[in-house]
Amino acid sequence: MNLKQLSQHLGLSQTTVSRALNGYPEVSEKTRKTVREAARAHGYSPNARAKSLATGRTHAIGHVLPVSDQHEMVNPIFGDFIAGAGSTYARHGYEVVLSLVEDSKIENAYRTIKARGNVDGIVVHGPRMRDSRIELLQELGLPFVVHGRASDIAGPYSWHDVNNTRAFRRATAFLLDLGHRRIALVNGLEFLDFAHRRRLGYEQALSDHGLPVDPALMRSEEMTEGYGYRAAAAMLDIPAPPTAFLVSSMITAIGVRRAILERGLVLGRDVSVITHDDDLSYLSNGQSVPIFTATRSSVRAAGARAAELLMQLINDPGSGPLSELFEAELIIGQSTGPAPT
Amino acid sequence: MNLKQLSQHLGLSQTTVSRALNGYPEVSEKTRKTVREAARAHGYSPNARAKSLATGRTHAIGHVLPVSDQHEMVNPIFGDFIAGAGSTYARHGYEVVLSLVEDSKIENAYRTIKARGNVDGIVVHGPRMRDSRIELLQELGLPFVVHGRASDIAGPYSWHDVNNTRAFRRATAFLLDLGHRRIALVNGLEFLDFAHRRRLGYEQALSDHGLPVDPALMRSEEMTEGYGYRAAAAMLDIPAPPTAFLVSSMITAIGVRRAILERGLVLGRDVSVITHDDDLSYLSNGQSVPIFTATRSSVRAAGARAAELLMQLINDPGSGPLSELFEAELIIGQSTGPAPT
DNA sequence: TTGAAAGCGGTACCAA
DNA sequence: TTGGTACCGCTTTCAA
Repeated sequence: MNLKQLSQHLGLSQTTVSRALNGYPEVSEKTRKTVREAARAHGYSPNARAKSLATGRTHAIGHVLPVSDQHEMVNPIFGDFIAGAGSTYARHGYEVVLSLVEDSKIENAYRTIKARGNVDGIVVHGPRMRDSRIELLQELGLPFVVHGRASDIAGPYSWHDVNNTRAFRRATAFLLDLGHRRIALVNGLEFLDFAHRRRLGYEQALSDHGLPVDPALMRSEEMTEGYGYRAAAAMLDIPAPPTAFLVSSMITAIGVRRAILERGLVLGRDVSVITHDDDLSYLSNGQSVPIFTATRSSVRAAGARAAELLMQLINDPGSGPLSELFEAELIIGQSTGPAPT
Repeated sequence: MNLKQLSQHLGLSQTTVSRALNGYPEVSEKTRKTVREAARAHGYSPNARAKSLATGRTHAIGHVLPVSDQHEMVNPIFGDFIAGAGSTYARHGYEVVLSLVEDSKIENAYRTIKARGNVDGIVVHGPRMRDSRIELLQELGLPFVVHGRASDIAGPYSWHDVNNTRAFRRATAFLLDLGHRRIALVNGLEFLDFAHRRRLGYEQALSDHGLPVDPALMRSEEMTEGYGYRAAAAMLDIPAPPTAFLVSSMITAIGVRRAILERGLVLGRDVSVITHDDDLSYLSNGQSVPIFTATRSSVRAAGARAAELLMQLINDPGSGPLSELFEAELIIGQSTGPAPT
């Protein structure tokens, strides 16, 4: 059932029916009531494509995920982020359009998205340290919010980010307080902005304690299980192996733990492991089980918040740019026992 | 730049330009070349909404995720599934439209999706054991593929599923072979079809070995970390606690491990844990580290395959219904030592 | 308070 | 091989 059929059925014009349904004031209450009831009875909903063609607004938000042929993994937190954003959009009558775009075609992809005109705005995922997408989007005049930040952009733009630097600084400091002196960082790809900031926090904590940064204890790759395993295995086999691992993702931590167990070492006794996720962390005295950010629910909240920022930007372009920095919660148990030597 | 502007710029009709760009044979090669070059030079891409309004095809696929206010978690495998599906769609020029729909409004949501007409087909997520959505979609005539199955549907429909029953039967049998006799099942919500099938496999393996099914060793809830913790804690505190846990999700397994460690028990020595995920499993002799399905990459592959099925269904409606059952890989280490008593 | 008609940006039929 | 035109389903201006 479309508008024409509905209006014929009612003996009214398309115009009147459209106005009645969209809450225009010049329709009599009686007419509006009749129209509303008929619409419900016939299960009428307006054709979204036609509506957007007529209004110029699509009521859709694009989420663009860069994928690369070299490391084509999707960030595991994406599911939670989009869940948070999705429910928020749904409440406001917006839809989500997902685009997985190959890294090399990303520039063209944004131009195409703009030209095809099927979204009102965009959420940029996986920002790089130097990210040309942001300037491109500004140039195109397509409203956008970045999930994360890009370190090389000087001017203002809209973003929503977790304080990765501070989170890793605190986690590293915590391990130092436990007595650890050789702390390994198993990080994600550091051309990704979040991973770069995490390393910064790690290095800051070491400097705060007057400790040198040891490249032999630092790794940076795509966050797979296999990478965690290989990185931890290699570092555990050097003459002075780390007594603690700070791991950027739950999946990678699985590999790290595998390497530890394989060597007959006991998690939380011989080696501490802290993960930046909902995952268990294992501390040196084995008595407590701290959980280190970011939790799944906090990622959902971030998605919801980013969605809100973008919708505001779309509906009131003058209000931008909008940005927010979330402090990740660091949930720490009571354990402060000494580190292994 | 739109079609009208481009055609005026070229001194041709919209018709000819459209035909040249869409590969119609009646255009001279010379004209086609000119048009193509001009289109590229001006960065022209057709407006998706206008195109779909004219053709009746949207080149978009809807993924509908049920969310509920009681348990509003999104299945963690969704990210990988949609990544696999998304790249496949992208290769074929399709887009993904995501809808998060509240459980109670799901029926209406499908009707609305059909009426609004902004997708050519749908992927149904999170099928229930008794799921009215399938019959509704059949009635609406909207092409669809179910990720999973619904046990109560007799007639044929299109689906793509992992063999959950067999996976859990094998895993349970494996634990039984190791000598375990008290094996706990920490399952997801069993009105979800996949969780129901997992329990079936678990029970089958017990029956195969002539063992009774003990309700005291079975739990079924939403797969959070907290649930895993509470379930394992409670079961470990009964007079004859389980010596092994079979856990439905990585997140839940984190909680299970936390409860185990908190009681001073050693994973893989005192208690075995097998997870249905990429996660580590801990076996009784602690010597090996088997990993139990489904891996992230297999979930991606499943998403890709489901996407292919749906696109075929859309482009050749006569070819359905299409269904496929994936056998999950069970990666097992060498360890077959005895279970704790 | 209601309706006629133009237009959003394409496609596709029919005629030339 | 090319162009004119109706049409997809809706909104919105203008007139009644």
